[in-house]
Amino acid sequence: MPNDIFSALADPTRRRILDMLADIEELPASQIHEQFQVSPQAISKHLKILLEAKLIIVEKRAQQRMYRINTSTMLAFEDWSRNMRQRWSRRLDTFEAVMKAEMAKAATTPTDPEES
Amino acid sequence: MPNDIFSALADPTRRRILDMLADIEELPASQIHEQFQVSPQAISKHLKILLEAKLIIVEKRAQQRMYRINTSTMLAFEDWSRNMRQRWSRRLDTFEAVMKAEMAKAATTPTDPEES
DNA sequence: CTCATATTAAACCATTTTGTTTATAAAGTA
DNA sequence: TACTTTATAAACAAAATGGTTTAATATGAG
Repeated sequence: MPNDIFSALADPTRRRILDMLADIEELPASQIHEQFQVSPQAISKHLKILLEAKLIIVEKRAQQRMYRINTSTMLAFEDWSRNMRQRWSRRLDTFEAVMKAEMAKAATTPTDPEES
Repeated sequence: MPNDIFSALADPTRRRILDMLADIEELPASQIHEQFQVSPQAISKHLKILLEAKLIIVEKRAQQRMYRINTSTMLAFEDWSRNMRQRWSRRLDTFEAVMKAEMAKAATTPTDPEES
């Protein structure tokens, strides 16, 4: 996973932009800007960063630029977090299985100082 | 989702630390440090940031601090990305359904200039 | 007690980030 | 053509980030 995807997601304004685009299909920069206190230039920069991370895509339409979410990058990102979880949960399952086996063994041969 | 989780994940060194802890159950700071070029102090700072984001947990053991992944935060993070995807995919499904309905309608009443 | 090991804290510095302001560009409208 | 709208680019300042070096702290070993 490229670093710029994570860096792009590190900013709360950019996450709010993605939030909007998760629900609204497509939005021009001006309409995105309406939801924030900062200047339109600041929003334009955020959009540029999201574009470079390929988290969104643009389409020119007259003077406007219509932005929408880039589903393939979002899917790749979801894969990353699922893969992470699979790795530690598999490991914990194994640990749990070992523990259960130990417990079972302990049950059949209860604590016995004379053993062996 | 707290911002410090995303900020913590924005650094490649910190993601590599999480990668290690996804596979290895628990590790002392020194052993984590071995995998990197930077100073132990730099790694200590990264661990502090991961701790503050609750992405990892520590346990003091003699002079060492054993670090492990915090599964609940990791699960919350996975939920965030899944929730994101569910929102845009539901929307796209609806869009697709509408398109199909339009297509079906077009098929039953083929292009016909005389129509109503 | 003294020394070595493991780790964090504090001060400091270079770089990056995020916002602002000013300027520029492209497209529709009177 | 001149004007307005929509948006980006460029220059700049303040704040945050990530690393280093120098101390400081805690714990086990001799």
